[in-house]
Amino acid sequence: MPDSPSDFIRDMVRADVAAGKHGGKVVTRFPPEPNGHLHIGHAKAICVDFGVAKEFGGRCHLRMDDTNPTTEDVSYVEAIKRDVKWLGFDWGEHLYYASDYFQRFYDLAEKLVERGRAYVCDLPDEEFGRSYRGTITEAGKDSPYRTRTPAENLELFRGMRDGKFKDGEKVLRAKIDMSSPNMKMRDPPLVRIKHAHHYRTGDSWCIYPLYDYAHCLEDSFEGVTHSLCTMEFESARELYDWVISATEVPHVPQQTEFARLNLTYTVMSKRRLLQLVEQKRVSDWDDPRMPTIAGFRRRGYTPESIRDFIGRVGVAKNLSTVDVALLESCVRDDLDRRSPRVMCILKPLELVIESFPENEVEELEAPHWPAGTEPGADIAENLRGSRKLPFSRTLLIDRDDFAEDPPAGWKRLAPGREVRLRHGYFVTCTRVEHEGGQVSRVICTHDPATRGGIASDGAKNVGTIHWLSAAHAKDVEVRVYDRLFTTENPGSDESTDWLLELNPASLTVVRAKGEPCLAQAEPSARFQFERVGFFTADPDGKPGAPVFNRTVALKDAWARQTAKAAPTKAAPLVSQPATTEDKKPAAPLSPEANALVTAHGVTAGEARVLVQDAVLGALFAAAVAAPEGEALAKQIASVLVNDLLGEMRAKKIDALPFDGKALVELVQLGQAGTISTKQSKDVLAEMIASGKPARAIVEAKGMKQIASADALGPIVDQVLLANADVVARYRGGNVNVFGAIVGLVMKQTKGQGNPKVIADLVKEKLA
RNA sequence: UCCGGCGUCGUCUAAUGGCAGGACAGAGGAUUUUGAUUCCUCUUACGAAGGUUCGAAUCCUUCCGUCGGAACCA
Repeated sequence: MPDSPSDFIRDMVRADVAAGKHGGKVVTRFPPEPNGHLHIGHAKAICVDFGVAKEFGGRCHLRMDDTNPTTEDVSYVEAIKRDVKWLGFDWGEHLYYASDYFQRFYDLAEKLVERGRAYVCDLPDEEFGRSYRGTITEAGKDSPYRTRTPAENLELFRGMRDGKFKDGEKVLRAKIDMSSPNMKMRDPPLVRIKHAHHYRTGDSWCIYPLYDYAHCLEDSFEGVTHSLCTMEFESARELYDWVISATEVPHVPQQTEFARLNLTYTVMSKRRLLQLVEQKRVSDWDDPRMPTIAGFRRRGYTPESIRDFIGRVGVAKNLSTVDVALLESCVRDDLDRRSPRVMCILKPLELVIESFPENEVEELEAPHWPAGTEPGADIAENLRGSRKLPFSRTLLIDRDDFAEDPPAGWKRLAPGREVRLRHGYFVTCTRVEHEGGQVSRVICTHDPATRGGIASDGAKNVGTIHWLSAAHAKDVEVRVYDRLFTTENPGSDESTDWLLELNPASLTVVRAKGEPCLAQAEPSARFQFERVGFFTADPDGKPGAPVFNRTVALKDAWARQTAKAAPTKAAPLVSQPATTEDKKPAAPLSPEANALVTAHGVTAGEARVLVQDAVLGALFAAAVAAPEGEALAKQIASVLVNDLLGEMRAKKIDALPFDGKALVELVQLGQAGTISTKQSKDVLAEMIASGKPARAIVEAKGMKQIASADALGPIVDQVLLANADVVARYRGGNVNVFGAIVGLVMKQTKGQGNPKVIADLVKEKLA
């Protein structure tokens, strides 16, 4: 079993399950809007949603988030279902539609109205935005309709439902806070009027809920425990929680955000993908150059390779653009194991073997699979073993495998040079014929002793090229796909048209020649064209007239080497702009903070926090006022700011169960040497959790500090002996492991050793 | 500019105060009837400055950068 992935989401879910949250159950959902095709970015969400559910024994729902009738269609529903299935995920019985909940959304909205948590607003959209919402820096003001009574609102809301108003004439708003720093909380619309036909509910509704109102309720209705979405919904989370709480629905789901996937050399936004299709820059949504699931499928990608890719990308919150080379590496890796090898000539050049009889045809045995590779169950019968290759006097080779004037390092054919024809014979070029200024025919002799490609004299360092018998080769159409864009981040420069960054050579159609077995290839059959790349049969092909898409090229060390030898661009001579980090000076300390610095000798940074944070400030004041507090003011401030603040943030708490006197006691224990600074942090955490006094905690846990070198010495010796490898690394010059050695001793003493004494001992013993 | 998020090799991602690890990309080499595959070796990173600590990528402060948020879209 591959090692199961670990990331911040899985860590959170694991902790929730362990804590018995939701009875230890895990329910996730993948909620696309059926208004477009799924792309590789969705594949990440699908893998995360379904993957997390599966790993924790839960389930994942497929939910069509179809709350906007004007954009959605059943054809998208079908495409989405097919794509999710193809990726290898199964929602079982759990296919849901937001549109099935319209009545429930409505009923809960009536309840909000009755409770005075929502109101009907008559302000037109633009006017609300212009005159009431405010800006990011200024608070908004209340809508004049905000004070309508629940009864009045109820009647109007029912009127909305009954079609008494036109689109945009009225809207149901949440009554929250027009001065919230989070714009999402400034009385957001919950339900709008739309006289439009819905692809599922027809004309039964003329009001439709908005995302922020509907989505959290959908999650709640379905018992979703972990609602995983992308980062742009982060500021919507506050509203998500508001709706759940205001509607008083019994099940409370939790939203968590992660970064969406971006890929180099491609665009991912629905808007841009649509533009590519509509402007016929690509053939359709499933054009093999599109980053859609359908595009990757047609290109010949396997679902396994895409899942592997998503796994390797990982899940985090960083904005990221993954190198498409990683995806290509994943698909090569997968295809290498599952593709039969065949020969196909993309740029045919005639090769005549003078020494071979005119009308003779020989059959040579050639395995479809490299040694050690077994064909999978899905491989056609005729491709499972080996095939007979016809060999005759007139062959075809690839133009790229012949050079009249070969560069240094050339291992292919050239005048006077010998190469191996794969599975065939060694041939030597004797002369060349030209036509119209270019090579038209290569004349060779063959070595009959090398039949099957086996070197007669054990010669190893001979290049190998692929070939076909001219008379037996079949016509095949090959579509060579390359990256759709020439730039790593198309559209990142707003000042230019992103369409200008399209790669004009993203598709090259080649009339190629292939082995006989290719003529009958079933659509979606996959091959490796040896020395060229991985290809898949396209549905456009017909029996006898096959079409192949290049999924991905083989790695090509020779091409890389030659590209490097001939630099394409002159190095830019622009000098690096000086990195003058013009620094804004830190804001000056407030008078209150200054007073703390002069009165108690705390640092400026600490004073700043104590002034700014009311809870900590009050605690500090109480502590220094307590008996013996003033003498310890500096230490108290340090504990408060450097330890307590971080602890409170991590645990998301804003009130403390102990007072200033308790804090003084903790600091005193540290000053007296009863406990170490490390232990002091543990005690502090315990004080936050239980509110017990420091001394009681210390006694209950039997904490003490071992500071005597006599007691610590033997332990240090033992650790040094047991970790000879670490010690060796320290002696080798890695000073960083010093801390690790101290840590190991600390662990031995169960945290009771005095780290300073230990550090001195270690230093002394390793000197 | 307000609120929020995020800053680790070229790229993506680990580390839960104690040896900055992995993958891809790149470089070099071995094997090879695919200049492929496979195998080995190597280069390269904690945004900056302060503070707390025996010890900081990790805790605190300030600054810098970057992304998201002011749709009757999702």
